[in-house]
Amino acid sequence: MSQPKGSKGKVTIIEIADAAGVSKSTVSLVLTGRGAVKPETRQHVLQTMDRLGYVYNRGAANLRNAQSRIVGLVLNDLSNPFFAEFAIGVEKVLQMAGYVAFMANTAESVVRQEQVMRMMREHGAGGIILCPALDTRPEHLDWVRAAGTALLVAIRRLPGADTSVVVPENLAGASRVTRHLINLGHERIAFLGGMHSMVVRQERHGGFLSAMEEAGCRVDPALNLESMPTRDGGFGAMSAVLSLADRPTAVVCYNDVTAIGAMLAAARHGLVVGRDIAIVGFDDTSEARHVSPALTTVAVDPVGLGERAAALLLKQIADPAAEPESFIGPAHLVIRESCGAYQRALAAAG
Amino acid sequence: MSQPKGSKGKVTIIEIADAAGVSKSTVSLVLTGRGAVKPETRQHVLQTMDRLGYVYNRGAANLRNAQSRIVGLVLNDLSNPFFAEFAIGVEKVLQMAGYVAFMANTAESVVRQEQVMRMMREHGAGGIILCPALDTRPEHLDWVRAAGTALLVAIRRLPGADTSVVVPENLAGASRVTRHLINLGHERIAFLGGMHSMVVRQERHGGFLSAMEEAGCRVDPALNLESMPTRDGGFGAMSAVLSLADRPTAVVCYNDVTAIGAMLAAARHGLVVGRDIAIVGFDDTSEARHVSPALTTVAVDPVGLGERAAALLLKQIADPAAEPESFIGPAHLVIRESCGAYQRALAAAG
DNA sequence: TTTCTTTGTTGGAACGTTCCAATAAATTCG
DNA sequence: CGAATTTATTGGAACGTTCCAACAAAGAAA
Repeated sequence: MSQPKGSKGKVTIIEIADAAGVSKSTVSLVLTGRGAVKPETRQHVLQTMDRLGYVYNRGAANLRNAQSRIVGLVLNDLSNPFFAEFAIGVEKVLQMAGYVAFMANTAESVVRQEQVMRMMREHGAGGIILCPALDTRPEHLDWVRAAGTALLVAIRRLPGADTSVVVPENLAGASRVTRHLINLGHERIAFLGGMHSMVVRQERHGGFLSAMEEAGCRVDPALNLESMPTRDGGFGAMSAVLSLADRPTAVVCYNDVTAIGAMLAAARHGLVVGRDIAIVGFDDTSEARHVSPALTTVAVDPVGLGERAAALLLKQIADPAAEPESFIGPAHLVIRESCGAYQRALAAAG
Repeated sequence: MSQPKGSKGKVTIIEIADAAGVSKSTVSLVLTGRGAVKPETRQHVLQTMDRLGYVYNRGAANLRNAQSRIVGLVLNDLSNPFFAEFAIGVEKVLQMAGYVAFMANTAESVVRQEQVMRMMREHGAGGIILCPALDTRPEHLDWVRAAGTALLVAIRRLPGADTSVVVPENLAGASRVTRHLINLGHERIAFLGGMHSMVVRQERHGGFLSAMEEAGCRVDPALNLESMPTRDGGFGAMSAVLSLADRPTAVVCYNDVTAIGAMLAAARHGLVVGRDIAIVGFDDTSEARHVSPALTTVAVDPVGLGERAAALLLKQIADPAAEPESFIGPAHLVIRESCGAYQRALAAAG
């Protein structure tokens, strides 16, 4: 319906003003809704804008009042469904607050990360939610906050950076699921997946260790295997574990993705997961529920974490002077089939 | 290292100029790298910028030359790994061209879609790659192109919108995988998943039909089931199919996600997929390879489609007058285990 | 030497918006 | 009725950048 004006020349507020027979100031008032403007005038201006195909130029507007109502969401690994779910939570809250999230994927590259964060800042993002790439050092982030951009670190805590933080209760969660395996009678338990340089792994492995020690189980260093936190990584690590002379009877995996890889490896070795060996994950992504046998795991509610992260960031944008705040999301055990609890209950009953 | 200047007042090009003892024009030349500036001066200016914690204001710059080097990527469903992989391809190419992709997720909501596209345009995005939400009508997109923003529609073709398009070869792919099942001896084949209003489903189902007809197989309307294109949708539809008196021996699924849901349903009904029933998918997301039994599917190379989409968009940004261009990505059959071809070969050999 | 180019640098005028102070018209108050 | 207030509208000065024309200094060519 709206005929684009001249060749490529953008339609500005002034052309609208001329066409509608008012001043540019009046058009601006209509646009921002701030001052008092006669209803009929407003209507007329709005119609004119529509007729000429006007596009609001936010860059020009931000020149005066730096309120751009966008926030950046920087993700380290979009191919991991966990982060996709996290992103969905973030978007939900931001949208309700009238903000828009612009996402970018760093694919674990710190240089890419710096690039996109700089771009977001240059475009006047009010804040950034960062799921840091693997070797992000806290001092890499100083420049962001220097210019007054709110920053929140999510999922991977960054020791030494005093920003707001939203992470799940990794230690307690891991300890909880390990205890569950111990209660099922397992003693020889492996911890599998993730690289030891990752803070998240350190926390989860710490929880594993504390549960083991508390129960008086021996921790065999040969049963602590690193891998990339991918399905292939889990597959490889599990294969390695299964080639040991003295196999574990249960495996705690770094996250769901590696756990699913591990399950596959176990199946390839002729083991029935949940009967011959127990495998548990961490995160409770939607895959965990759908895989077969269904994965026992620790639910950290990625969507909820995203919502919380967004809410915290908005708070910080509203009051930049406020102290950084942390949120440690609850992690609760979700018992399904892969740990064998179900079969054990059946046997006990029968 | 860089001490942020005064309280919150942003550092501008003029303050840099004053501090460095040059004019703002010189600073601008350093920033854009356009004119000739003495190396020592450039160094000095750069140092000063670093020292004062300068942030480039892209909004102000765009006011003069509308070259923002960002493009928008609008995804309809981030929780589907297919789109995550597509996004990764897009980002790869854009990055190499010095562009940055800002993604947004519409979650199949047209109003959200309009909102984010408007926001992207207001921020001066040079182009937008759109994977349209479900009930997007072509006329919804007129306003985007009116203002000279390049637009490319991906994955879901939008009949009636004359934009560049990047989609996979849905019809041929579906026909190919159906023929494969027929060659394995199947005659009673179901088509399952997706809603009939989806163009992609129409194309894939069309391919299915043509292969069936060509082979002289009867097409039973009772074996054409819609569902949401999710795992749960596939699960439900498959359960429905399995409760029929006259079950199919093979199932072509709308995509991998529904196929995986269908596999799960089959397993729950006590069927061994690949032996008792054949199930095939479409897309070849990384899940297809990892599920057990591995999924026979049609590879459309989402990453490659993303790369192609980005390349085409860049071309269109460079030459806005150019005709819209289409790319139909190849779809080739990937035979794994879920169709039973492997078992059949074994039997023939043994 | 003088003239012509090249190299660096510069002030000022845009760009499209918002805000402020000023004004005109309409309304309320004493 | 005049004064005070409110309502509706307006021109002009920012905002931070880029571009253009101008210019000074230094080399090259005559």
